[in-house]
Amino acid sequence: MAVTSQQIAELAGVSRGTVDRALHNRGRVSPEVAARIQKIAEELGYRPNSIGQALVRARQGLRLGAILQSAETPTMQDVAVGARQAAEELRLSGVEVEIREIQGRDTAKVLRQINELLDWGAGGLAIASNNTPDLVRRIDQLYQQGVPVATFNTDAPDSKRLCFVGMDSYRAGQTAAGLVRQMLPNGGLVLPIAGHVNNGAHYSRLRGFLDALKDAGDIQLLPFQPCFDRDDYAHEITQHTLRENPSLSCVYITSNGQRGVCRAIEDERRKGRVRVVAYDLNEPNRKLLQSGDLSFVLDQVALDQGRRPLQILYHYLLNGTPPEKELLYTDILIRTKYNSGDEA
Amino acid sequence: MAVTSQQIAELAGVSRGTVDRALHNRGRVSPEVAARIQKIAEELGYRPNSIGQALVRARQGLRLGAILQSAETPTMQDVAVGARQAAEELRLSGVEVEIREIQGRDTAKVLRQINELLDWGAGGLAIASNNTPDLVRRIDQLYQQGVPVATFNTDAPDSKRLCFVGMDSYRAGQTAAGLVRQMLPNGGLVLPIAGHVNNGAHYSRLRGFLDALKDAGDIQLLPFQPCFDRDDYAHEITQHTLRENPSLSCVYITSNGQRGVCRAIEDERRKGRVRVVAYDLNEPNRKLLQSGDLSFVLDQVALDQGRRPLQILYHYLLNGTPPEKELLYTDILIRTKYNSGDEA
DNA sequence: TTGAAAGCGCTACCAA
DNA sequence: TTGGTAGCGCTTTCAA
Repeated sequence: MAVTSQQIAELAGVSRGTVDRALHNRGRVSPEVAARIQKIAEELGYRPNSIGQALVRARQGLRLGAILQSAETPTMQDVAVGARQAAEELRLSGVEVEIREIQGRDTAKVLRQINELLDWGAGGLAIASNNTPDLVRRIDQLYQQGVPVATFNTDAPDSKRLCFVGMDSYRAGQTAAGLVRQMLPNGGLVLPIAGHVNNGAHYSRLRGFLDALKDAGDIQLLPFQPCFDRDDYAHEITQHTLRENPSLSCVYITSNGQRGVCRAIEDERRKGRVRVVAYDLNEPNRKLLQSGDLSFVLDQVALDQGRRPLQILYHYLLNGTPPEKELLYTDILIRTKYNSGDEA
Repeated sequence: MAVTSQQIAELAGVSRGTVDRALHNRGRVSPEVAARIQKIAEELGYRPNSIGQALVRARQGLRLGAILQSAETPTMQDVAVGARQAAEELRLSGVEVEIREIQGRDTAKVLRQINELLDWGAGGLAIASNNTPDLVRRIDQLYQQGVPVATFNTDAPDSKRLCFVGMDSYRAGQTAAGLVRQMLPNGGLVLPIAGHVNNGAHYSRLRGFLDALKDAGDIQLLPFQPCFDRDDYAHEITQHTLRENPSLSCVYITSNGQRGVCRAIEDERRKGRVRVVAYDLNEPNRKLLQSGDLSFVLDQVALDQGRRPLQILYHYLLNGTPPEKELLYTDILIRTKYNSGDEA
């Protein structure tokens, strides 16, 4: 059995309470005694038993809240799974976690959930955020109050949030560009499609892509088109482009709409000749990979995005340990027909 | 605060001890009383507090051992990190974990470590195994003794091990083939290189690759060559092949030796024209990706391979929960220049 | 500044 | 078949 605070107390000729105060710098202990205790602890390699700590902590009741927007999407459902995992793990440490799911993106609803979770007693919040002024202001307020906020999946970069856990969209765009270059060593014509022009993540996915292909002289880029996440728009854009440019060899789409793209390619009988690179490994995309309609899908590690923010808040609130970095980027996963099973 | 066994005891008009026995089917409880208790627990949604459980368990002292072979390799070092993570997590549940690292592959050393860990009191073992008869026999013995073994990274399929956590090598080979097809839509000549012919994992990586390219009429496969994990052999094989077959467009190597391959391609001034697909994202391979010598690296989630076996043993020994499947395959990660940073 | 003791929730043991 | 109780290691009162 490892060394306990009791043993240290006996060796130092003091009580456990004194040992506790000395080792955790809680004050109310004479410097000499504290020094003696710390020396003994050091020599014995004392490490507080985390179970004992958890037991006490459960009594104090640290509570954390998580707020998910767009909870209806497959990706956010995966994020939710990660959050529930974290909740389960933290339960072992005496922490309660409450998860709130919001349909769609709605700053007003987020603000309401923040209030509810605060009333419930949350000491920290993980939020799939927006960068909207109202939300940024609220996060800053929370920061003032000493309630740390970690954003995930979507960031609020203008706010005083503790950190962000999510995809590096620019880098993901570069990764997509790398794949396109591998597929088109002799060059070719490429059509980039974005979702909303003002969606920060989609825009970065586009920028990274364009920047990485800039110096690839043999690859020609058509002007990018917004499809507003809609399959019908994407279909029309793709069909029109195919008719205007029969030599098109690749479509890159940063958002939803990939089904419209694939359908247009089939309609024009160009399947297999025109490659498609899309985002997020959900059920529809799995099927499109299997059928060969999509060549590659870039995926984010959704599980981590739900899990890590809560873990980070816990460590921050308990030990004051801040996250290693402000921007914690999750891995960029490349999916093909062969590695998109769900065995992971 | 959540429901406690005490509360249930009061409602049922019995003692906590009785509640405990009833809810965990430990016997020595009359059927009627047990039923009443279970009903109340059900209604109140009782879930035993895992911290309390951990506190008691720490006293009983469940111990788990992990044995790593080839610990000197970068991949196994990552596996070791995962094992240490699990050790840390399990400490919260009152479990002690001891990790033993072995240089190279050596069944005799593994057998010795098994004995040492048993003497130390291990109730379950995670082993980066071989399928050698001696080791298989020992694992079967352990099974008889009630000491479960989970293999990881490398399996002992002939033994009565509880499960295996590692890469699906055949599938990884298929994945590599898929990448090659994307890179060579118009076909081309491909050279497969394996490590040792009798290494099960390397052989499966080869088979999956060959099988997936069988019906790709436009891609031509040269007979595969063994390089015995050596850069010099791989260099010679590649150089020779390049001279004999100037049209070579791709090399697939299932083992170490990738540096030799890349060097040969540079020596023959074919860099950029001949693509290389290799395995395992370690430091040298990261560099080769950055420099464009390698097009793709297939990576296994080494962290999981160290972590999950221990978690599985814990759940198995504690609750009798067996793993979901016997073969727990880790994700197959595709790495390129752009997504091989170490931010994950 | 220090000590003593309570108590977190659970399981194991002993006694009835 | 049951109940009672000790005790895991820690933190946090409350007293001294």
